[in-house]
Amino acid sequence: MSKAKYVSLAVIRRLPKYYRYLGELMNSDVDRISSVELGKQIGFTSSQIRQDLSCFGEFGQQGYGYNVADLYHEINCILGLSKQYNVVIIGAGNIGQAVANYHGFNKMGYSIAALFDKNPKVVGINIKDIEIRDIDTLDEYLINNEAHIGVICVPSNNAQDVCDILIRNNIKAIWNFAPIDLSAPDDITIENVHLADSLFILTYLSNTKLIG
Amino acid sequence: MSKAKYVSLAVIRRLPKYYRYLGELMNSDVDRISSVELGKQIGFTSSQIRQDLSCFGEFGQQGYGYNVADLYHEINCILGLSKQYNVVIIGAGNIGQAVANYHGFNKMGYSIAALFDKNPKVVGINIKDIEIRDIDTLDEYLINNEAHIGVICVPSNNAQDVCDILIRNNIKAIWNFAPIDLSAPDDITIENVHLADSLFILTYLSNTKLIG
DNA sequence: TAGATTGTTAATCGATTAACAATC
DNA sequence: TAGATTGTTAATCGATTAACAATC
Repeated sequence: MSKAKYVSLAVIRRLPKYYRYLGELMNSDVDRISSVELGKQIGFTSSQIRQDLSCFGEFGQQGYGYNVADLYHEINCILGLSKQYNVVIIGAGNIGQAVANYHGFNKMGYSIAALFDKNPKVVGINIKDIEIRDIDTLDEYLINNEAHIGVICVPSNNAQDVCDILIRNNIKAIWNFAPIDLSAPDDITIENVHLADSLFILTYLSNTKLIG
Repeated sequence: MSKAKYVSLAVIRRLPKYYRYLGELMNSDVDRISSVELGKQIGFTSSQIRQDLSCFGEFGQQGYGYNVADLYHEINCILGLSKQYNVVIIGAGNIGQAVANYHGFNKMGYSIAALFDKNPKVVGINIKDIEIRDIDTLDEYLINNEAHIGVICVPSNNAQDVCDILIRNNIKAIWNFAPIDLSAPDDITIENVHLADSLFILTYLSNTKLIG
């Protein structure tokens, strides 16, 4: 980790894919890999892989390639996965519960600290040993507990309100599942998961493939 | 809808966003909008909007702009949302259930035709009036029922097997939630929702914003 | 008509790919 | 050493933005 140079979003969006493939290679007991071979597996050019990695440092060795475990660890650090994050989920419907139940996240240093919902019928129920709290207590909770990531799983019409609460309690990272674009100051990072958009794109592409 | 010209994926991935904003404008009873005004709201340049739309036809009028309802309808047709799609969901865990329960999809012409799971404890249970079927009956189901879209919500290690079943039963559109890249022939469209990737990107971006 | 705004062509910008000297 | 493969510079490709004639 180093090299104080601007890294384009296109590169960053490929990092998780490198991380995933390197993890699979480790599971298959592969020790080393060249950019050509990794490119074949991922479906990128070897140039792109070397270009991408060079944004963050020099991780390879001429004539040898990359050490899989080392590179995996480097990308882990670049992504910031070596740290611990407290996550609060707002909205305990299907998507909120899906995120809360996703085993992988806990293993990777994301700890679900609290779950909130508006519906009195679910408040008090436990999901994965975490009690669902009343959404009206979100503000108070955040005043008393440090949280790093807020996950918005409420309907569109409540999403901006929830976002505002998170922001005023100093949360800088928001993972938004509501089908709306939230407004927030520049220092806040918002990553959207717009499921409907994704389904529409699938629909378009599958229809046009049949023709063209 | 027309213009037999190659449309880049970058353009296509913006279409759902146009569609969403136009829907909101309709709800606000806005009749017409210029590319400049729409650009301000979405956060694109007006050039980009005109350039994008021109891939599909001439939907505006000089000196006037675009009729909101007309353009909304045009994009609806371009995306293919005017048709009906039968959707099968494989994996009735949290994500599978979240997709099944998402109200919007039904309204938009996607009909959840069947749900499958491997776990005997959930087979037979109803989700939204749809019984969860045994995954061993998937092949047979698809032989007897037409399905257009398959949603893969099973763990990574089963995802390729499920994918293969869908493909051999002539499903051309696959919405994949498993954290793996599926292999499939060229005529199959796969749209991935890699939640972990998205969370990693959020993590990276929020960490670097604090510094840079 | 005069003003506004499109659709499109040309210019710019950025991202990807190719090539290769450096070197393990 | 000879072969392999990196990191980086240069060339290419594609996507975005700017400009403007056409025209409602």
